[in-house]
Amino acid sequence: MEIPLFLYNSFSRTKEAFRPLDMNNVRMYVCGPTVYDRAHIGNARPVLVFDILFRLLRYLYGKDKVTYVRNITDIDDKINAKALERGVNIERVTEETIEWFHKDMDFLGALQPNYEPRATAYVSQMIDMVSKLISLSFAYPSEDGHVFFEVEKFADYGQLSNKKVGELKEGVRIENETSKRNPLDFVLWKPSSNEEPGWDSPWGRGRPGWHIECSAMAKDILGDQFDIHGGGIDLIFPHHENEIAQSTCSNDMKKFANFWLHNGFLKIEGEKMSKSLNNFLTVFDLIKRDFSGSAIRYNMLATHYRQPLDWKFERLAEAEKTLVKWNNKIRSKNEADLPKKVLNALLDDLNTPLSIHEMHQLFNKGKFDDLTDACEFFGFVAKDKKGSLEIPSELSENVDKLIKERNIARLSKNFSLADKIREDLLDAGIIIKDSGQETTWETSQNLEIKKLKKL
RNA sequence: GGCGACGUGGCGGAGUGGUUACGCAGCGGAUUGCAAAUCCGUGGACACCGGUUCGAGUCCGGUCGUCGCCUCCA
Repeated sequence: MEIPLFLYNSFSRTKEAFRPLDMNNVRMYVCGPTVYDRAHIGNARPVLVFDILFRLLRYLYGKDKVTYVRNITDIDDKINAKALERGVNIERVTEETIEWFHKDMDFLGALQPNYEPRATAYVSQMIDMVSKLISLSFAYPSEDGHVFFEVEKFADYGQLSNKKVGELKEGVRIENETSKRNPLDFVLWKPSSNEEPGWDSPWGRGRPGWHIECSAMAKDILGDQFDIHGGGIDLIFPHHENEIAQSTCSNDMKKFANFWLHNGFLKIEGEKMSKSLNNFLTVFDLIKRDFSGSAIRYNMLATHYRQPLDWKFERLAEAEKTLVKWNNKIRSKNEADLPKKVLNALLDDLNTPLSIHEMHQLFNKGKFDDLTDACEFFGFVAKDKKGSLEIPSELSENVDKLIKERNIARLSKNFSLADKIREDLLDAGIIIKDSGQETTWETSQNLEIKKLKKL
């Protein structure tokens, strides 16, 4: 049976029916992080978006029939700068950042990709690719140790980003580098100073340009051609455009990736996220503020992946509330069979907001078994359930004691005392729920141990 | 300047020609000592102006507005 999955292909700028090159090995490459700092929520968007696509492909084609590659860029001048600034060596920066990244993405419930190649492990493949591009005269070395890709040699340059070489030339800024034949030519290899990381190459000691790593790693792991290449929309130009140029020209002009998928950008409370505006939000910031990973996922997937997403804490709190409501009705289970309407929404270019709408419908109709399946698929089942924040047992006993006192007060109709106890507990971050004879309590996000101790 | 995206009810957010998205908030009710939680019910929208059509949020043209990329960036 044919699988009716439609995806918006940035290359053709239309929604297309997805057909894998090989049904038994569906291949996807997604541009991963440059590891020099904590992952911000903008980094988390592609991770979560393509996590859903990964899950969907596994669901449709089989768990062992999808290969997902997400690289780690650990050669970059921003990393060098960071190491210099902190006075530590480069590996220290990259290793630490990679560990943070893994922890943060695990917290968000993202499945691990099948491969997570690091640029530093693929330098020889990059050198091979650059050499080949030179031998085919798509690229040229300069006397000062650079190698450039000659954009005008690749007739299709600009197809992905819908740019014309002639127009690009007009808008190009003037650079000091005079060793380029054409200002649009981009760096494949650049020389390193003694302080900078470098590898021996036919062009002297140097390091790769940014774009070549993805081409080399994708080829090595996935082959010359594969199904899906993804990343943030800002990568279309020049990164992905240059990847296409390098890969196509070094792979006998074979088409590189069949589908190009790009997620939209992220704003914070209506403003562009930037360090200067001091609204730079990392995933770790959210963890520290005690938001759950599943709520962050929900919030991220409640907007279609191609739309711009305005990150608001109001929305995140709403997500948290919804998931608590759902999680009270669902039970965790292992094998999920997606409800039809939820699946259909995903098949139409990953319409996750519509899927979530369908999940609300399942809840409203009391179809909790189906809701469980959907939540399992989406990673919405709370592994880190609200209301179970650890508090010391003696404090917990104290809370129980206070509730007992309150219930005695209620029975003797001393409501002012009962309400006082409830309000004090609420102020300390303990929420009380009366249901029939029983009174239960849970911790809220505003839990304050200090205040609780004083009660 | 070039390329592109977007403008839906208080907020969020789907929907590419033919009853209704929906969630949150609001309002009314049930429940409660009063609340919280939960449940039931409910009003409210398609930036503006033209056009096509029996019929448009949905197609076409224009106006206004917001944003992104073109330089490192998810």
